[in-house]
Amino acid sequence: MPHKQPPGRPIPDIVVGRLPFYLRTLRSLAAEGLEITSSSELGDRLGLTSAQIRKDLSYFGEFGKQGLGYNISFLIVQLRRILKVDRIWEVVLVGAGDLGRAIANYHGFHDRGFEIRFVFDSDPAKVRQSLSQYTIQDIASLVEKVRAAKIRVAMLAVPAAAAQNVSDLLVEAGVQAILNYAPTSLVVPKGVYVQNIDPGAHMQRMTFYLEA
Amino acid sequence: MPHKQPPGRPIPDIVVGRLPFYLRTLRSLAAEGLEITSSSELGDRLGLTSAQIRKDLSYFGEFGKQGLGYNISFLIVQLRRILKVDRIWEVVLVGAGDLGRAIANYHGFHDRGFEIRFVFDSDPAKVRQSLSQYTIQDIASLVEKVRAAKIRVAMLAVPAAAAQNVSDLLVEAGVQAILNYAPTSLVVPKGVYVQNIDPGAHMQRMTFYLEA
DNA sequence: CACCAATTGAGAAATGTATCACAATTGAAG
DNA sequence: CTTCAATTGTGATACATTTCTCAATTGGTG
Repeated sequence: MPHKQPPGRPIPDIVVGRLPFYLRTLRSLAAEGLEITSSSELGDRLGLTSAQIRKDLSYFGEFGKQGLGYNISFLIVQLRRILKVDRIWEVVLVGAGDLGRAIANYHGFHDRGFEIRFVFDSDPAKVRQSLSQYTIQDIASLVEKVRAAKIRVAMLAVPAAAAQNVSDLLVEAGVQAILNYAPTSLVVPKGVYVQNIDPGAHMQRMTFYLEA
Repeated sequence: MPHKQPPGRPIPDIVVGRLPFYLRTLRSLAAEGLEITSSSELGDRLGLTSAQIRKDLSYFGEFGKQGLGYNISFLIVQLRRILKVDRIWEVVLVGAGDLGRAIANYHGFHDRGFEIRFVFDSDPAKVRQSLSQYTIQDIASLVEKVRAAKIRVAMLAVPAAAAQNVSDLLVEAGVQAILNYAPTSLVVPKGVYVQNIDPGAHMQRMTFYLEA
């Protein structure tokens, strides 16, 4: 039973977006000591229907056993491979303000496939200071160092006004994926992926539903 | 020309989710000194089609002028009203670790309709310490204080293992909207809205598209 | 005042996504 | 060895969202 690995059908991006949550939930089930789960158990935990989970997984192969369900550790291996986090990606963090500090101190990324390699800031008062295990480096040296280290993934935690300029530097340095914490839209060339984190937008999305 | 304010059609949630980005972009246009914009200018800035922006706005009323476009400050007022951020919502923040500290020090929420009123933590070493302008309070007093202050919105910045317990407390205290920074799914009763922030999931969504 | 370029709002059509429903399979129980 | 309950994977269907298209409107120009 061959795994349809190089997907014939194009994978909807919305499906890709759910896979990290499947992986997260599976790891939590594994941590609880379970070995087997089912699409309905996953669905219950995630607030999705079992059919959706089965259909999503079916884009990538046949990972379950009829009558039995899914082997948790096997499915974890498959999802890590599919998401390409069966390795560690070196990441550059730009911005050493409060948010950058929280990111640098947060150790939850490693488990998910990411390791911060460099931290940059433009503030001369911060450059050469240490932050967690890192020494903050001058943003003037970003392009050179990031390119030399072949780093392809970045986290952007600078003020909105600086974000586009820094993004341009990252792209120039060869970065292909940017997690943008600044509340502004970035313009990047094709082939560069951006994901935006905007807590304020999430908040406003919720207040819409609250009665006055 | 009456504004269809109490929407006859139900509004798709995905449309609601885009409105905060429209508002954010409009404020940025206003800050640049512009007074008028068009659906295509907004679309260019946001990476969306002009048709989608017009259709989204049309769920709520007729805000533009044919041939001319949209009056920026008028549309800002309308969107703030629609999203119910034409006021300030008091927010409770739970968790005074690195992330909680970054949130408490971040002043960008106020402009978007939110003001932190209380900060809670369960760590006795942190309780009664100050954080930004706040005094960290014991989580044991959360239900009482949040209920008394009639706070309806929360930000949850505690470790994943504690998140569900804290969420239960928030719900008990009458909170109806929770921004969950913990990488775990929360179970809440109907009528309580949750938005999840999971940077690790965004990262994994991007690596899917990177070539090995 | 007639014409024109720009632009909206919205019905219709096209596309995308989620759910349904069920044959096929599995392992367990009798 | 047969039966059964559980569960997958997927084609068909239903539903949701986006895009297309264009009549209507606007303010500016000659």
